[in-house]
Amino acid sequence: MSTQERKERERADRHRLIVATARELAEAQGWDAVTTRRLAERIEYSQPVLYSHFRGKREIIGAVALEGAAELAGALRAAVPAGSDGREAVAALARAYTDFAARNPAVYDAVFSLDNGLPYADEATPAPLRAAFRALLDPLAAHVRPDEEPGLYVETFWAALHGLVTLTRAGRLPGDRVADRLTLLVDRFVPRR
Amino acid sequence: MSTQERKERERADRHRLIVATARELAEAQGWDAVTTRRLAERIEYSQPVLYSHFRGKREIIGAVALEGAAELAGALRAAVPAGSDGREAVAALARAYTDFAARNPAVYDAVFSLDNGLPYADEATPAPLRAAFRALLDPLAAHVRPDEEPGLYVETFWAALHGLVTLTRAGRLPGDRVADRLTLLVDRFVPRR
DNA sequence: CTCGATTGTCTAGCAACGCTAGAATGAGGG
DNA sequence: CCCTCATTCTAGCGTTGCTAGACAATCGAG
Repeated sequence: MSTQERKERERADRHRLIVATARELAEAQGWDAVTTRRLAERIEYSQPVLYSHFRGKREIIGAVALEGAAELAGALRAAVPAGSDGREAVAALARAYTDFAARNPAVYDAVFSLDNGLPYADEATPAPLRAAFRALLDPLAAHVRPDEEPGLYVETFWAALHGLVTLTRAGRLPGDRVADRLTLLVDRFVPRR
Repeated sequence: MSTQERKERERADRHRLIVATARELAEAQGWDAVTTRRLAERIEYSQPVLYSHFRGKREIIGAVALEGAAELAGALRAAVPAGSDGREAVAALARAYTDFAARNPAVYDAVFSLDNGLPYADEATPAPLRAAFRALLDPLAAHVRPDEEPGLYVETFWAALHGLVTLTRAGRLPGDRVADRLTLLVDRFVPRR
């Protein structure tokens, strides 16, 4: 059944096309501009086709989020030399995190701010999300104090990064001095001795 | 001109009614449920009346945000005994902040997450927003290290609180252990000696 | 090779959204 | 008492996410 296979392949291609187009559109004009009509027009199909691939807009955001989480995990891993976990490693990690957010604001929002329907902090949490968390945890684990739990420590550090990212991008924090706040944060979580 | 005064008073009353109703509706059913139609129905006027008080929905959110910021500032002040700035004061401050966010999620979003049209980190920043920031700064100022700038220090601490609040409420962080993360954060920013 | 059945896709439409133009209403001053 | 003018409403525009039902293309059976 070759025609069956061809159809499945074409369908998978179109699936990827939808996700990629949604991402491009979101990154170029923000998620508000990602309407089912515009998206359908860009992929040169009618709206209902979208609903044969995804339950709705939320699930499209979820697909972009999964892709983004995998990339974020990769970027974090790449920023930290394997096995290193000194202060410099944490600083590089933090920089890589905020850089990713700055370079892919729409994707970042899909992963961490928008309603994407994905389960977090749950046994059903998808692998890419776990991978991103692990990429944060590994270089940080060495700096947990004996009286602290590694999970809570990483979560708190992550929350701080997330707060800096979102407040800065929402205009609640001035855009200059971003690097200085990051240094301060790392100093507090990984004291220089 | 007594009738003139009466009209102005009635208009101001209605203004407050709109803001209060928007807030109630947002707190009860989320900001998505605050539509101009529903809001108009609740205040027992037609939609266009809303636009004679506010430029649009964004400005209504802004009005709720200003009210909320003033309340947040009050709650933070009330949580910290006057003049105290020890570790306990900071812990109480952090608890008061997250408590406010938990008890008034919609208002919190209006102030810190939604597009409300207000200027932040700007010379035009409205007084209530400044007041809230000051209420955070005062108990923290004593713990800034000589090599750190107070402004950056407070902003970073604030960002961490904000990150914890938003990630928790968006389901990205498990809801239990909130207090433990807060303790960990305070420990890092105000070391027990 | 043709014909019914099954996929696949599209057109058209629903209810709800933020927002507004212009008609209708009602109170105040002459 | 009536006319004026500010206030309020009705009705509607263009947009949104999503879907029902019509249509077309493809496939397997006879």
